Amino acid sequence: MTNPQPILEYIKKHVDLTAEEEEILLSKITDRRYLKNQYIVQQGDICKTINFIISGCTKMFYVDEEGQEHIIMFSVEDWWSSDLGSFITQTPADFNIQCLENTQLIQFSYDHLEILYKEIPKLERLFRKITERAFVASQKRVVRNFSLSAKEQYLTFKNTYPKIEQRVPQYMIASYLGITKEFLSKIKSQLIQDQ
Amino acid sequence: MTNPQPILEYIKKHVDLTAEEEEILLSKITDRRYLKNQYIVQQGDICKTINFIISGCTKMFYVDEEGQEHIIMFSVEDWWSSDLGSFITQTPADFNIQCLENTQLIQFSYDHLEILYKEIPKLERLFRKITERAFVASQKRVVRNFSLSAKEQYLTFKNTYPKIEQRVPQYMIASYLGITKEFLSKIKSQLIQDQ
DNA sequence: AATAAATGTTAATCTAGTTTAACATCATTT
DNA sequence: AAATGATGTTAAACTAGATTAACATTTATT
Repeated sequence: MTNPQPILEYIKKHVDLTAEEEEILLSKITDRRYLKNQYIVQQGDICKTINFIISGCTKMFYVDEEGQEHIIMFSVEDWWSSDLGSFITQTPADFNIQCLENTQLIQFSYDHLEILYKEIPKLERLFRKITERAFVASQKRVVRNFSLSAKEQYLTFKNTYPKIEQRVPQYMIASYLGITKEFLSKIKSQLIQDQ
Repeated sequence: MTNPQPILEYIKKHVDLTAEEEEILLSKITDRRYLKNQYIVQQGDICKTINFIISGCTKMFYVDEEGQEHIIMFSVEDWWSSDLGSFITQTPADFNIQCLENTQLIQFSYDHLEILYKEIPKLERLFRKITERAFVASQKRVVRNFSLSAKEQYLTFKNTYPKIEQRVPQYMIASYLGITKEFLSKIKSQLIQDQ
């Protein structure tokens, strides 16, 4: 393990760990580096790990029957990045996760996480809270899809994730928003004219 | 408590409870009946309970600035029905939950649930799993919004929740799908002609 | 520096779904 | 049984966003 500090800090913000528990935890996680464009999970594979990003950036996306790519989420430092549906049921993934930059991860494998839940039960609480927040975020996204125009959704994205906008090409942001790159381009030129 | 059996059965499907734990649990939950059209939570209130439906049917929705109602989910027997975002943060709710039929609930109040987590830690695991599944369902809904036409979304809804379709007026299904009632009507008449 | 590959823009045409408005049917109350 | 309110249908006119296609700019590679 080269650099477990960020994950320990993240976890300690939510639960207190004894020195012994910390040691158990470190023995069950893996440090992993991926290069830009490498896949962490591929559609159809079983997602074997939950991934915490130490540095870098990923996109989670799926490819529809027409070969069209749809981005579900971006993840950066201190975020999680997994196909949770595949992970919790250990069935084939609906999504791909690919690195947009060189990326360093901490990985919790399915089996090791089950052991950790047994040995450090308060981790159940941690992951319950993480999942609760993820659920709420996803539900908010459903709401945005419902009630905001593409322009409003773009502005919301810009405000909510200003750093991601600068790290990611515009056509991927369009894909995340569920619009075409041409239409996002039009929205941006409208916004420039408006002001 | 008139009828705690369904919630006990539900919980016991996921975790084993000792007789003592069962008693603690029962002492911390509340049985509550609502009439058709009554609100369980209102937008702006703090959602004080997580609700498990024994019988009946609810809709969760919000009203946008134009006064337009948008249904986020329906819930029926053996499902949960809460504004989880408001509940976990104990801040004002984004959503209303209203009964579409006379509805009987088991309610877990925020404070009682925290006590239950302390006294029966394995409930953390249960609620972690419940939330994981809710998250995956919500993410699937985002995907459907992205890649399916209104007609395909309607057919998916019909297949996934055949019972709900029969219990709920069509204009509410249109709202759930994010389309107008007029357009759903058109889709239905197209489907009849197609076959 | 030259070329190729990736990313971004503009504009014309098209379409899925909205809006409006009038009417039809069904259920509930008196 | 009549009347009221809730739910559902049809059709014409409209709009947000998609599609297509050609071109512009930036970045990476030789």
